[in-house]
Amino acid sequence: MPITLKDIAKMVGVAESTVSRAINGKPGVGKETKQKILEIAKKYDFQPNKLAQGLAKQETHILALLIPGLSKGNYSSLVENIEYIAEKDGYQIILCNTQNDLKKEKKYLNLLQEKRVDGAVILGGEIADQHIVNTVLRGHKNIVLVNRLCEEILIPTILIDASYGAYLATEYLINLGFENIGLITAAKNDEYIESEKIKGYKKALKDNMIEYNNELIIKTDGSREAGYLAFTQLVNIDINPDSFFVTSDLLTLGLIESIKMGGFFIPQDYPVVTYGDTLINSIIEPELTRVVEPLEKAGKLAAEVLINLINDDQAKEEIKVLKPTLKIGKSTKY
Amino acid sequence: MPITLKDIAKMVGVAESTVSRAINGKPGVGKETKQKILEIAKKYDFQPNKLAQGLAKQETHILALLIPGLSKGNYSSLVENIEYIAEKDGYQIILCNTQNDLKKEKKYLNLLQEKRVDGAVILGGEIADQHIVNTVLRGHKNIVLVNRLCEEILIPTILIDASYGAYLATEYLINLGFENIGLITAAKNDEYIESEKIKGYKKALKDNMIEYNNELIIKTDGSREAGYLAFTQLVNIDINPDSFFVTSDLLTLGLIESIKMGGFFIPQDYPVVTYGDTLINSIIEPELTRVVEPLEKAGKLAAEVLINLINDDQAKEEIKVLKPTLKIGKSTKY
DNA sequence: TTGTACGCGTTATCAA
DNA sequence: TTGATAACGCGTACAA
Repeated sequence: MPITLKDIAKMVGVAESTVSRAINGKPGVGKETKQKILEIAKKYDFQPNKLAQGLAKQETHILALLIPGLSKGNYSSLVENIEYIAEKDGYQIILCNTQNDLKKEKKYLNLLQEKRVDGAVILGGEIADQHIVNTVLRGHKNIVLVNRLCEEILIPTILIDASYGAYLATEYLINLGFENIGLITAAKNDEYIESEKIKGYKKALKDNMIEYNNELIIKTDGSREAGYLAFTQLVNIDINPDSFFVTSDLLTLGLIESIKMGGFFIPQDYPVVTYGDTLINSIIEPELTRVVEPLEKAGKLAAEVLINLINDDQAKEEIKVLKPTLKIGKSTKY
Repeated sequence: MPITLKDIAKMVGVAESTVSRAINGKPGVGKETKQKILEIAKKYDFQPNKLAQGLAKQETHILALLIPGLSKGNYSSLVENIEYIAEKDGYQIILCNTQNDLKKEKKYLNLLQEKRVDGAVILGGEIADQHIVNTVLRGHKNIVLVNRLCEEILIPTILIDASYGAYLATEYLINLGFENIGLITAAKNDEYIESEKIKGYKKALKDNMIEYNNELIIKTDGSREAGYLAFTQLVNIDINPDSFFVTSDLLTLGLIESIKMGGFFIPQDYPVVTYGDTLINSIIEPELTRVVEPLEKAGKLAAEVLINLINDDQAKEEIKVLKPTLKIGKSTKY
């Protein structure tokens, strides 16, 4: 049983309030009494009870981090950076794995209402966000969205512009002289983000006055097998693709196996650009040209915005858009 | 500003304690009053303030999860399962990334003292554990270790028997008729775990009366490059290795590239067994024979043991050892 | 069945 | 510079 303010007060022979002031470095404590108090506090390794502190000050210094899943997706870098910034500013992170489950998301958002957390970061996810809106409407404004769009109401948001990333990739292939760019996307998984990528692809074509051909787009799930099959499908259509832009790592893995299996070479026969700086993308041979998302920055920004929101009632809500970049590898040019 | 017990009490015209009893389903409340109370509570969406609850009941229903890092290593499955079980039992998880930093580990362990958490799971990590011992000695017994050994004092621990895993791998190769098994280990990174694997390797040799040759063991860091180099090194020693057991995924990746680059085939020329069911290991061609660790089980067990420890003062401390299994792929036999 | 009163550990206000 | 006191929101032993 840890020592409390009251204990120290008794030992030194002063009032609890005096001890509190001394420990918190607040003015209004005599030099000698202060010294005595700090001495005893140190001796008995006093640690203020955060629960009581929270109750009195109406704050917990804990943030909720809602995320659809940890092992799948490349969120771990985001999570690490959010935790890093939060810890620096004296905040703890409660990990909330929603598994894209509406009930769980609801339950975790309740942490705000239960006064268990001071704010929440909501990462990705694809569920209807009516209950997010409800939560905000109930007066919990300390919410930041990352890679998730809420249309009903203005919530501070960090967005990584997937459409722009796809544009970069497509434009790069176009500039290399390719016109029939096969697009393989995991649209069946991540509807919003993937549709953004398709937008970027189309825009790049349009801006370069290349006719858009629906046959060149394959919407599938994000699996390796799907990537493998995609190649077979695409080489059997009228207009042969001369290059590929693939929007997920496993898809790319499958595609590349399929290309190699067909006896073709990368980039000589088929240049390939992929999306995301994931582990898989980073180890595929040849080293892939890929769209790199500023995940660390997004994570840090999310934490900063949220903490700012908590501490400053005047903080203005806004949507910040981060741009991906293109990392040139050996899969597009020789 | 959320509604409180007091508010409801006023609205219904009863005492706070009555409301408390009604909400918590405790006996001693008239049917009608109870109904009235629950009605109002629902209407105004009453959620008990967990801070106040915690202060009154001396518990937070929050657990600390100390982990050396998220993106590197394959802890995400462990983390997910711990969170899963915890959530089921009504516990929240505070994510504590120690980055193998003594100061941070200390700071996070303080959460116990601050009464911010009811218990802690400590995952891996390689720092001296004097402060863990100190924490326990201060009366915080609700600590569970996972894949980390504390020798000074008995702490409930979940261990995945890496030595046994290595034994399985080595024995399998031996049974296939191989004797000069090259061992490539990331001993420079993860000293304790890797030395366990070396133990298992040696034991398997001994049990099968195969002479142990020090030259066949390479201790390096866990990088892809190291794996690549390892092959070159090993084929240039007196006793040519006839097969490989590699203890980390990136190492294996490098080794396999090196083998293929040399014009050799797997498994025809060199059978390969790897350790861990990681993403990389699961996508390498040919599909690898590998040691699979029961990570989900370890995670669930850790959460269960900890929660049990919290709720039952009689809970006995013990060390549970989980055994890995061998998953036969196509990299060892044709 | 219901209400009173106190405790949990801290902060903050006001008076001394 | 200090201390007494209330307050934060809830749980609970005891009395009514």
